[in-house]
Amino acid sequence: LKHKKPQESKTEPDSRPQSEESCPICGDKVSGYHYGLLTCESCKGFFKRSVQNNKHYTCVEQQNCPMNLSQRKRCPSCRFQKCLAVGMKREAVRADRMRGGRNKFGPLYRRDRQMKQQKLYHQTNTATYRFRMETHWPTAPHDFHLMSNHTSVSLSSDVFNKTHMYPSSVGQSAAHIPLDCAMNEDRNLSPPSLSYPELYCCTFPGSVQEKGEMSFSYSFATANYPVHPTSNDSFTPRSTPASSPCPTPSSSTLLSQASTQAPDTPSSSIPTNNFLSQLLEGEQDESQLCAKVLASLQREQSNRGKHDRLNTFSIMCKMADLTLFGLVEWARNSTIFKEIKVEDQMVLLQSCWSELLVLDHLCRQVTYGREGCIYLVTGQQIEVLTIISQAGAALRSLVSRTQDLVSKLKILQLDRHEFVCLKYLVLFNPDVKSVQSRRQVEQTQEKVNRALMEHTQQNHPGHSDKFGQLLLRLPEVRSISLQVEEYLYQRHLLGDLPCNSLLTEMLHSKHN
DNA sequence: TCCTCAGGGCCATAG
DNA sequence: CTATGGCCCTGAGGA
Repeated sequence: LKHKKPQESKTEPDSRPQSEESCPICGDKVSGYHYGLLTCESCKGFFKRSVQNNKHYTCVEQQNCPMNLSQRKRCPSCRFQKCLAVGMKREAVRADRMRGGRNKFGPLYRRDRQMKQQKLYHQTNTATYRFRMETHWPTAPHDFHLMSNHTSVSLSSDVFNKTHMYPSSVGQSAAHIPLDCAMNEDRNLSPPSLSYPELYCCTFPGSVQEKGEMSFSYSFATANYPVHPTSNDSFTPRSTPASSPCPTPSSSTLLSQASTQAPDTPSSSIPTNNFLSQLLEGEQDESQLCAKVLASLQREQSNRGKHDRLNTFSIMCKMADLTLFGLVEWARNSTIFKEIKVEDQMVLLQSCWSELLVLDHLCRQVTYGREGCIYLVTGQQIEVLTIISQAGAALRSLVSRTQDLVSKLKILQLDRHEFVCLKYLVLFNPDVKSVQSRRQVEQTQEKVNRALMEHTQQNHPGHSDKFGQLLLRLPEVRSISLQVEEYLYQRHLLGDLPCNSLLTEMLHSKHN
């Protein structure tokens, strides 16, 4: 082996930051940028051989084989598909086989690196989970900043146009929603017919907004949110009568509500098992949420003309927006969340909204999702492969990563209690900048953390490390949520997002 | 001019 | 036998 240096002479200091990251294809250690993004050495070699030798693989399974360090060799077909899905570029493999030099992606790699650095800087300044178990942050979105012209086309196009959507057995009423996928490409959205202005009726005086830090003017006016006539309060958490939303909310009532909210009876005085049931009390009923979203979408579509129908991406945004609204409501009605200052409530929600959305999505997939399908809040399902094959690189990567996480959570058999705890752990993040009652937030997070630990130990004694395994999933949730924000922001810049939505407001609050 | 680092080649090893 | 993956060589472009 003439090229190989003797083992002892190897200088082995490789402490480059990227070596900490994991390969988006198989999770192995990243060795550098290869064919468009950071990957491991083996996936680099695999991709190179596949392209150079013009390989055509066939999957003997369902084309959704698990891809990790130990199983990556099993199915070259799925491996190659995943390489493409996360954004590896065939054109980066040289036809002339010339060695050395730099390729045309040089500037993109540089930009990607800068973005990562910025993210890292931001993350170290707003370090997230106090119980941090990870020593590094997960890979930032790779392909997103590496979009070449041809991929940005797919970004701006309606990737769901040809997606097969069909109602599931769970959400039967979904069949009535005009979600045909050949909807016109309506990028120039008219203001939403959802009566959002009503939701903007009040702001928070003296809030951070006045300092010009954000524009979180979204009122928490549940009662004004347009819902199906028969399910007017379906969005109100069922078992929180004491904390039912104020019908005509004003900033003053909101503030007084918060300030008079049991300051002398902190949640720490509640026994843990009661505490856990208390956390579970505010959970939304999935069928009610489903009905509400369907009703809202149906109304939206019926208000539009034949040629003015929302395209599928816009529908997805609406779904996300309504879900997000529900999550904000969930937090607002939570007894322990009401114990903290309104200003803190706002910054916490602003900081974690996308993580809550991702967690919510994950829970839905674990609970209802079929193998190889994405289960929507409306009860409809979309085949993952259809999306993977038709979406742009950014969305493909997002879907792929999210589905990987879904698989992991399914294996862990995440239950409802654990899911609620994860939501609260994400919500009560004492490391969010400008949180005033840091100690209080920290204590609540610790309490939730303890409740989760005790629950997993009591209910899953056979699975001794379930608690640790669950916490280890949170950095990936965080990472995916950042990627979601980036993706949405890019589409927002393309004019694809409805402007008067909570989603857009939340996006703006961060990007400002 | 030197250094960096991504693409290509080599080859021990696994299956 | 072929595929894999770790290691090294190469050389354009940047400092």
